[in-house]
Amino acid sequence: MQTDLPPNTYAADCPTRQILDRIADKWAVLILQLLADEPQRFNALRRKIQGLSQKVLSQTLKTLERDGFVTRTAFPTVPVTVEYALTPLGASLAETLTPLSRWAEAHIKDVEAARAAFDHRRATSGEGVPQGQTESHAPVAL
Amino acid sequence: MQTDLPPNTYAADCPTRQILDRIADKWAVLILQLLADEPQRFNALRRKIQGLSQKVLSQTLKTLERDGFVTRTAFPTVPVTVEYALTPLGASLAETLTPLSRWAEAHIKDVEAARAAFDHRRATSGEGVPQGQTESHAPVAL
DNA sequence: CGGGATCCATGTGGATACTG
DNA sequence: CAGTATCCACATGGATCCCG
Repeated sequence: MQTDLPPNTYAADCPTRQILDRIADKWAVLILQLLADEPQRFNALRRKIQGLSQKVLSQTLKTLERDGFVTRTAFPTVPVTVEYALTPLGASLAETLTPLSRWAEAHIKDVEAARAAFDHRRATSGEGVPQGQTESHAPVAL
Repeated sequence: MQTDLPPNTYAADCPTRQILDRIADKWAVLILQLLADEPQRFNALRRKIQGLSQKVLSQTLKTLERDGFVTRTAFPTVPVTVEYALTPLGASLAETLTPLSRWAEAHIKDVEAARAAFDHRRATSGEGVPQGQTESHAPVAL
């Protein structure tokens, strides 16, 4: 029994982490944002999201449905028609996700620059004492 | 060359998606939030985030450093001491991530309820005509 | 059209051991 | 302490075939 950390926890059993895990699904985020525009059919989503296989789309939609983020409505037409749409809960999540996309668009250049600089540093390895920023600070207590 | 979609794209080569992919790393999110509190040492992070192995932590920190979100500072003490901290860019991302955690905490109950309902529906399969919400709508054009 | 089932390649992540 | 390297098990995801 450690000093329990009540607020927001980083323990594996923390429910918040479960949600984060779901959000941490790159496909789920894209799907939610597409459905935020308008309800879509299975193959419509598949066609729009490049690199997403039918199997994974199917799986992802199922978990999104289970979590209460999307609804699945099947129309008994000749070739069956299925439409996926956001629930209010899903719409709420999608809205929360929007700033993230905005951030990504706004800062992609910074990230790419950082990557280039990092990779360059590694490529230019061979100098005498490559102490980039290794400060001579006071030793941290153990 | 298809009809290119300039605004926010769902193409695999879209840079925004690359960022989302990084964010879509459950460990990265947790690490960023912990570092937002204060700079931390390797094993401090490892100890706090339950279920995170040293290998994955190492990998994740490296990509976070490469993307310009965290800095790695090594102090040449006897047992080497390394401190990880957020860059301004990383801090900016962390702030953007905060509403997400808030949302997760606020809606975890809804999600759990949705899951329970969904699972119950599947377990209660056996009725005559289980057409829950299959509307008799007009057939969608092909 | 919208998937489920199957088979298989690969990536991801854990455990362990060893180094600076 | 802070990793890197290796080996290995399992989960993930693609490709394919088929059914309603």
